Amino acid sequence: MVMDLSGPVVEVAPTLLGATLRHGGVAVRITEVEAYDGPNDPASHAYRGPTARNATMFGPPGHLYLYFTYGMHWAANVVCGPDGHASGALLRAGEVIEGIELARSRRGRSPDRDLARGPGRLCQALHLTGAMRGAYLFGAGEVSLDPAPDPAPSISIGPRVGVSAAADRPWRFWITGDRYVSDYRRSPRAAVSSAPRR
DNA sequence: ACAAGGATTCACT
DNA sequence: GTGAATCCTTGTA
Repeated sequence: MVMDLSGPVVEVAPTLLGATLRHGGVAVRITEVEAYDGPNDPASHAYRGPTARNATMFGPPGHLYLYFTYGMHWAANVVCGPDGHASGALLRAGEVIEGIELARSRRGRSPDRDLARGPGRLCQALHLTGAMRGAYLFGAGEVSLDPAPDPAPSISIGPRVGVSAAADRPWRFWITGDRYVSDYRRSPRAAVSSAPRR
């Protein structure tokens, strides 16, 4: 089944919650995402126009935008919005629901709860790297995305994590009360007295 | 050509 | 809670 991801990213991103992403023998149920809205979003990698790295985001929705950061971590986005509008949803956390032994072996010594809780961890558990850049999620390729089962999960909304620009925008979405949601500190520049918890 | 910083994670105190 | 690891991408000269 093909998900329609061509709408505005802030509307489409939450619909990814509860969906299942498969790659490399592991399946993850997505529990947390963040929206990045290209030209309208100073925190987006696509804010300043197309480059070699972000080219995938300028294409049609339903593809994977992968980037390498901090010299050691991959992070995965699902490209959203109409073709040409460079927006995407960062997959921030999930629960491993298939291939958990494989995920454990990739993640080293790590509690099961943390196998895919965090953008870098999620990619490591699924073995997503630059080799999968631009992969289409709804075809017959190695990576696939299945929509969330009915009924849709209850969703919570809050500010994004780790961004140094536009940190106040409530563009982070997670499944209310879910145990498999990241709990990282916010950007120090974005300190707010009442940081939402899960 | 060069310098700065990053949509993070982990070990250690 | 703090800091290191580590290299790619980007802006500026």
